[in-house]
Amino acid sequence: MINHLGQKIRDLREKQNLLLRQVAAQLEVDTALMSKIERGERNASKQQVIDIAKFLKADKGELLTLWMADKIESSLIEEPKVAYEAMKIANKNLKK
Amino acid sequence: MINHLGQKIRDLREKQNLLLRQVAAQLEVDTALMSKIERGERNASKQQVIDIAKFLKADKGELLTLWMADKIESSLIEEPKVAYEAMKIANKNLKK
DNA sequence: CTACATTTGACAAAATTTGACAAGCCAAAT
DNA sequence: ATTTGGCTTGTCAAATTTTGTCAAATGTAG
Repeated sequence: MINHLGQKIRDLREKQNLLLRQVAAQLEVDTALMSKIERGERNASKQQVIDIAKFLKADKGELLTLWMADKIESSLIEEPKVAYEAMKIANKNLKK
Repeated sequence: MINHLGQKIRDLREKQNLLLRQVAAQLEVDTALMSKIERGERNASKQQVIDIAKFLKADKGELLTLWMADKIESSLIEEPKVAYEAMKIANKNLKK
């Protein structure tokens, strides 16, 4: 399963030469948890995403988008056909 | 929030002149719970959806699709733009 | 080897979900 | 006016899932 948000965070963090520990400190969580979030083993809370965006000077909307995409994708646990149809329905209701 | 699956179930049930109690009995759950499922106050489990489809002679794939659409929609809790972008990303990855 | 960063697995605490039960509501029949 | 039948609602305990921490393991560069 793809992990949009985590990969993006890791990217941003490494480009800025920051340690997991440093980001974790900002969120006031354990380094281990931060590691899990980046690798997609755990989900970040919405507030955590916002805090990360701020600390890494990233666009909040963009990170929240990736975060939500991860959520959506994790609910597509069925056969392709069903998932595709379900997306169509959800998408349709979104436009209103 | 829309409740695709529950509405469909209620539709099917009423068209067949069945009581909540009767459907509930098949699933071996309380009538109250069945009522909640139809009104979207509670989620059905995948197995329950399958059992309902069988008992109501409905297409299993169709009900599972609605069930999944409900799931997807319940993860869209953000501002429209974010939700829309997130859907685009999820959809893109679905096609592969 | 040492020092530091990251990952892993096990765990308790916290939060959420699940289904049952009992009481309530409402319309129709008596 | 009361009863009956179907559905809804609120609350509860049990079960399950999620969250974050800790300690140990692994990786990595000097």
